[in-house]
Amino acid sequence: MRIAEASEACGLSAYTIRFYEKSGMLPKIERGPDGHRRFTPRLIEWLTLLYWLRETGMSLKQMRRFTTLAKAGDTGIAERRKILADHADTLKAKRAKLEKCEEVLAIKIASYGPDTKEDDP
Amino acid sequence: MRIAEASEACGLSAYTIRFYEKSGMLPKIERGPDGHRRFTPRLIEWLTLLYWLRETGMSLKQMRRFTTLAKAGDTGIAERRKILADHADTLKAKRAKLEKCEEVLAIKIASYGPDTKEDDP
DNA sequence: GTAGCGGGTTAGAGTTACTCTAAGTCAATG
DNA sequence: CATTGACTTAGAGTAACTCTAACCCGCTAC
Repeated sequence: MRIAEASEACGLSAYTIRFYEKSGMLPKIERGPDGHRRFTPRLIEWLTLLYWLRETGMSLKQMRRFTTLAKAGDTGIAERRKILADHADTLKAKRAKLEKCEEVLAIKIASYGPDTKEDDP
Repeated sequence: MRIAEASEACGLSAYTIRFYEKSGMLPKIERGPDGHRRFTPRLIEWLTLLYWLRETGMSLKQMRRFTTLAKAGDTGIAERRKILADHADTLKAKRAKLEKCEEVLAIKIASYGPDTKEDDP
């Protein structure tokens, strides 16, 4: 699979995939005789997971750590699980924040009401 | 009110408040005779709204537009309401994405299960 | 056979939104 | 009167992309 298809499949742009590789957040990617990257289904799965992690705000540093552990094999599973569990917790907090903001917006929008005049700021 | 208190009250760091002022996203801030900014309750309210907007991912450009409209007074209310309503929509989408990611994480975590061995990446 | 197209490759510059540092001012306190 | 602590500024540094420039390679069309 070539990079355009991989990008399509995982949700990350080709730029980002190359950037992640440079930044050491991907396992070794094999190259064809023409020097082009060859994406396996397994790699696509990995990229897709990274897509979700970054899309929900995980730092590159954390993602790098996560990949390092995965490359190391079974020994890192406990820490990998912890990283994901911690991230799930921050997602819950983020969701709460979004809900809170939706409330704030609803109130603010209502204050501009159908015929109300506001005087911000 | 001085900047440290303002920061405390609105949730934005003092750095960020100064940066927002430089970037034209705040109404004119009065200065004391010592050259220090003086934060009124009205300004704090404004900063707090901006805090919520940026915390939930609104771009500076959009926030700048919003402030500009607010400075212009009543004429901009319709567009301001639209900006907030649109933002509320994107928040709903974001929330859905978070939920989806929480699912993905739950599945991945389960795959590392209490005694399962995985072989990523 | 070579001109051009559509993919890929790299290094490195540009962007966004902060975040921090350096160097300085001023008011109050020991 | 020196130090402390809070503020001021300009500008450097950072994270995470995002894009540009310059290039290579294989293919079809003339």
